[in-house]
Formats: sequence, structure tokens, C-alpha cells
Amino acid sequence: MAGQLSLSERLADDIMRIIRVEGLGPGDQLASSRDLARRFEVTTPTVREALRRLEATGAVEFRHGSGTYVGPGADRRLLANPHGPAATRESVLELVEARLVLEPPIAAAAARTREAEGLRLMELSVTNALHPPQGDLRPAVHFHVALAATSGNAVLRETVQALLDVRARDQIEIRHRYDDRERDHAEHVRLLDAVRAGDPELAASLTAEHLAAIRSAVGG
Amino acid sequence: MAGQLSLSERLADDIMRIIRVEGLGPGDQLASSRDLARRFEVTTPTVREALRRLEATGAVEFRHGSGTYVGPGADRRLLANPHGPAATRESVLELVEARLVLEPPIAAAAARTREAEGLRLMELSVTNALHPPQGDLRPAVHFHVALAATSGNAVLRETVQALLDVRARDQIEIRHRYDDRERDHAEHVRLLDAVRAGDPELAASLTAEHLAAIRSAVGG
DNA sequence: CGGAGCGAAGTGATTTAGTCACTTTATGAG
DNA sequence: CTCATAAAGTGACTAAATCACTTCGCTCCG
Repeated sequence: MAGQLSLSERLADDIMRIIRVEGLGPGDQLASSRDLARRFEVTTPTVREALRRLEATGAVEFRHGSGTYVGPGADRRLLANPHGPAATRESVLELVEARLVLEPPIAAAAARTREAEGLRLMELSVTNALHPPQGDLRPAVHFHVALAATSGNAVLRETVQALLDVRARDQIEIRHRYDDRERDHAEHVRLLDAVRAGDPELAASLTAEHLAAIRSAVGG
Repeated sequence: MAGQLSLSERLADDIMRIIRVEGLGPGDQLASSRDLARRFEVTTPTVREALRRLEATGAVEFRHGSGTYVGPGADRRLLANPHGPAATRESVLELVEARLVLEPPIAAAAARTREAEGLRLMELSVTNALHPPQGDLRPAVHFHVALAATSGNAVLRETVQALLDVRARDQIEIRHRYDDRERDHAEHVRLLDAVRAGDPELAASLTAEHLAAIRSAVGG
């Protein structure tokens, strides 16, 4: 009753092990399907099944004609379901209300820890919002993710990232409902100041206000 | 620059659509690979790639020789990465600390809402902890998930579920470090009472204490 | 009548072999 | 030097089998 793992599941784990021992990060190219097939002594369709599993979790990305590459998500523990249910008015509201519960304490934790790299990302996100870099193809770190990162806890960062990824799937139809960039920016600046000042209560309450505004805009 | 989705990605979405329009839930059997291949006019390896994607997210499960079945996770928006990084002492601690930030406010929300079905699950979980049902194959709902469900917000429930799924992957090696079932049970009972009484502050602080105990046991 | 065992049918698991489509890069003509 | 083009490498997908496992009905024996 032990090895209940399917071949493609073990294969996927083996491929992740390769990625980790070789220290590959997002954007790095992986060995070709044929190479992997030879290396593990299986056929290419089998390798492809394993890679599809990893693709679903954002661990790898396919580029037709070019190769397979390491994706974001390779080292994340939490993910948004890429095949999750479609958005409804209720589900969008439910998501905002969940963020209203979860993100204020995260902001408070960030104001306590003030992790350096997270602070840098918050500043970067705030400035980029005004001067969107043109030739820059960097993944445009989201402010709330940077805020969570400032807590110094990667699980909290990944949680916020996953919540925003869920929103991203929904937002295609919702975007126009609440897209007040200027107000967003102003609130982000105040939030950044509160974190810089090391004021957990203020950071939490500002986050709550910010999300409450979004909630009412979305139809709460 | 529109349809950048791979065939297996679209196929996976189509299969999820079938599951939803036919109202299939966890445990229900899906059409066979060959049937799906015929229906979508592709070959079986292609269908299998799509199903592997869904398997990775817990949306479907394969049973060799029997069929393909709908899994838990089919309707979840948040997931634990099945191919996430291996557990370390630091990562386990980081996970507990994240829960310490996230779960107290969830407990408070539960004490405010007191959703009926969630309360029932909490009671079930508490009683089952003492009298483990023998012939029962139900997925043994975890107390903290039931607590989150009592908030009435499915995103909060899925968040806690995902966090616990991450722990489950790690816990294989850690289980023996903190397995004080009796103490757990006692704290769960008190927590249930606080929620029943509609006391958000007490529910939050009890949750914080509970998780802090786990943290120090794990080596904080 | 009832249970044990056989076996066929259905299913997933994997292979083999090949074709097509796309991208990148090197080459060579202008 | 520039640009078109050929070549090589890659993923995408097909086609047709074979193997392994599960299930279930049926028969046969008790």
C-alpha cells in the first residue's frame, strides 16, 4: 500500500528535482522533451504528461518551437486554480471579503518586520504605477504582493499572490468596474508610509479601508 | 494575439465545463479517455495531457482499470502546489507563522457569521476526534477547515484547506514532533464554544494561542 | 441456494513511429 | 553589412497497438 504515485507524478517530481539541483529559476530553459524522455527511459508522450502537470501549476511554460522553460510558481506552495469555477458577481464579492479578512493582519505583520527587499518592491511598485516603464518586461510586481513580502514570510506573500491570481482570472470582465488608478496610488503611498513608520495598527486599518472601498465599488 | 491557449489547456477547460454542466461532484465518474477523445475529435494522448493538468489541481483522479473520477479541488480557487519545494525546518516554521497571522481573524469572522453548515462540521470534527468512525470513508473534515467554513466565505475555507494541504505534504516527516491529540481536542472544544457564543475576540485569541503552542512545539 | 472462481469487457498506462508547425540560428547571396 | 533563406532543433499532435488493472457477470461446484 505504499507507492501509489502514478508514473507521470513521479516523473514530474523528478523534473522538479532537476530544476532545483541545477538551480534553475523562472525563465531558464529546460532540457527538451526528447532529452528528458531519453534520460528517464520513457517516451515523449509520457514526459509530456508530466510536463503538463507542471504547466498547470505554473512550474514550467511551453514555448512552441523554442523549448520548455521554468515558470513562476515553481517554488510556490500556494496556487490559484487555473481551471477554477467561472466568476460570478457573488464570487467576486466573496473574494474581496476574504481579502478584507486576510490582508489587514498581513499589513500589520509587514509593518512589524519591514523586510528590506519587500520595502524595495513596494517602492518600485508605487513609482512604476505613475511612470510605467516602457521597454521593461519585468513581471510588474503587484503592490499588495510586495506588501505581503515585507512581512518576511513567503507563505503570506504566496497567499496574496494566489488571491490576486484568482482575481486576475475573473477581472477580465470586471476590470472596468473599479479602476481608479489615482485613488489606488494615493492609498498605496499612505500604506507604504505607515509600513515605513512601523505602525502595524495604521497599516492594518488603511488596508481595511482600501479593500472596503473596492468592495463597495464592486457591489457590496 | 488572441488565442494563445494550448490545445490541452482548452481541452481541460472543456472537460471542466462538462463536469459543471452535468453537475458532477467529487467521486462521480467521468467519461472514459477514449470517449472524450472521440467527442473532442482528438487522440487519447492529447486527452490524457488535459486530464493530467486537471489531476495536478485535484480536479480529477485516475483509478487504473476503473475510470477517471471527479476529485476534490474541482471547484476550489486556491490550491496547494503538489510539486512544491520540500519541507525544511524553516519552511515548516514559516507555515505555522503564516497560519498564526491568517487564522485568528478567520476565527473571528466565523464567530460573527456562525454559518450553520460550518458549525455542524465543527461539531462533527470534534466528536470524530474522540470516536474515530471505523467503517466511515468520509474525507474526515479537518477542524480548522470547518472553522473557516463557519465564516460563510468559501475563499477563506479554501485558503485554510490549502495551507493544511501544504502541511500534509510536509508533515510526513514532522508528524511526531507535535501530535498531542488530547490537548488539540480540548482547545478545539473551547474554540467551538467561543464561536457558538458569538465571541469574535475570544475565538481569535484562542486560535492564536493554539497556533502559538504548535509553533513552539515545532521549534520556534 | 450460495459462494468461489473464471473470464470477458472496459478502463487507464505506456510504447512506438511518425508527421506537422513553429522558432531560432547560421549561412550565404546581394 | 543586410537581408532572405535554408537547416536544425523544438514542441504539438496523430495513429495504432500492447500491456496492466479493475470490475462484474456467469458458471460451476459445494
